[in-house]
Amino acid sequence: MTQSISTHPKPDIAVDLTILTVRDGALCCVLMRRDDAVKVGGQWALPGGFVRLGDSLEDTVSRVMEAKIGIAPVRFEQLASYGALNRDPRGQVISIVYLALCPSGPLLKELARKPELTLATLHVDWPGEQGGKAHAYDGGNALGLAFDHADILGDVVKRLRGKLDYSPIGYGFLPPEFTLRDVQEVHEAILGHPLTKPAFRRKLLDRGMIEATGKKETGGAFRPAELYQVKE
Amino acid sequence: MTQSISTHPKPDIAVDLTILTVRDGALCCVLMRRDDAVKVGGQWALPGGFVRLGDSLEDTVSRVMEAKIGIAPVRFEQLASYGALNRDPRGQVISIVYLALCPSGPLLKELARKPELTLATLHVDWPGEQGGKAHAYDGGNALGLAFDHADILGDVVKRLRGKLDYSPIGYGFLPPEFTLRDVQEVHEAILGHPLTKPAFRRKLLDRGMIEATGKKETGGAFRPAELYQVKE
DNA sequence: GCAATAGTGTCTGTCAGACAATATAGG
DNA sequence: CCTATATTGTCTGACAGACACTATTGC
Repeated sequence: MTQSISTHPKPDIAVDLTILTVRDGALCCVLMRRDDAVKVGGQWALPGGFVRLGDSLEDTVSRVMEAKIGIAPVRFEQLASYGALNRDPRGQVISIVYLALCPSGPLLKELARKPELTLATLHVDWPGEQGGKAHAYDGGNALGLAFDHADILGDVVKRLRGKLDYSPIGYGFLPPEFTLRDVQEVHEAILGHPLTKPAFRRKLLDRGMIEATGKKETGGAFRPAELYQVKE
Repeated sequence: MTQSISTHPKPDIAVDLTILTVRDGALCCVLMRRDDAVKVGGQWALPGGFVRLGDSLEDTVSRVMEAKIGIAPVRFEQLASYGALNRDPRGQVISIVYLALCPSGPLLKELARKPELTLATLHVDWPGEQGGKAHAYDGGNALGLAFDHADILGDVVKRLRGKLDYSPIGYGFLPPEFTLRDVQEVHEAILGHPLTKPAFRRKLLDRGMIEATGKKETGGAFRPAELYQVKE
């Protein structure tokens, strides 16, 4: 039987999702419009939900993903927990934030059907891994973020930048087969600055995480690039 | 007024502390003997406590630190949250784990007064940042760890190894003034392999995070080393 | 052949590891 | 002077960035 140990009043515990993709060379995140903007400090927020007794954290991630976005769970990883007392004006909520990495194709298709969701472009003021808040834009318009979600999205960008070099995290934004240019676009979107092609190619191949498929991309007007895939 | 939003039954939320130090060239962690070893799967566990309504995560860290160890809060940082359904056989508990970094001197003094606490040496099977469980020893004896605390301690070592190079995390184990050899000992303990002195010196000074004080260590039989401190 | 992009070769500066040499304290 | 440690100097190999070059495709 699933039960809790303590019977004292306790804070609520929630999972918030940063569903990320790279669209047109820009890092983007799914945000949800809220009706209670005045109460929670902004009109847009990360999709999330309470952790119920009997559900693990990963169960909750899957449930929120299916219920609010309507797509099957993708690769996700835990970012951090946020527990400041005043972060939610309605009461004490501890949020455990997850990153979910998606190729933009299937995600855009699903978002077109959900008017309450938008895919916001993320921008940060700071270089490298210094850290700070992030800002969300839709077209040219800044979106007001609820709770501490601007801080959370800043931490997301910081984490992505930090792990990009030595982990396969960048491939989460790509379909199973991709060109090296695709990977470079993802890295440039996350890092926020351009990279030189030959150095990037070599670094990527030296890491040994990807391998050539032998196939080539189709549909381009010029020389087609080779398709690669993540090993194993 | 501090309150919770949802009134449904919910999991317990706890904070667990990995209070770390480097003693005699080995990475060590404070563990607490448990009377309910049969129930929770092992005799030794990380000190921890439930997050109460009205306390932030940091408040809870400070409270647990004071109550169970008896020393003032030191530099700590969040590691991750653990929420598997069966991690605590008594009920569903989500633990948010923090690292607390201490110089060994004051910590050893305090531990001498608390028979229920021990300072266990940590060992891992895996090289670099591969990850996996950690094992705890007291003298030559392996200690049985409760809950998922062996996994947590493995993640702790992985995190320390990952952040050692580009963050001031190593200095948390040292008093305000220290020699470069002291820093090297800390790094060797965390990484689990020896380093070459001249390269280590230069890397450290090039990072620009520490500065010479002009003072020299005393009490040694041979040439005294210069004392350094963290900038700012 | 032309345009545009894919992919390669080469140079160079930075930096970490290895090792040797010098400096300085107590005895 | 001797010992043991601190500190500095030099060499070298790995590697990332910059840039120029070659290759391949559609038109």
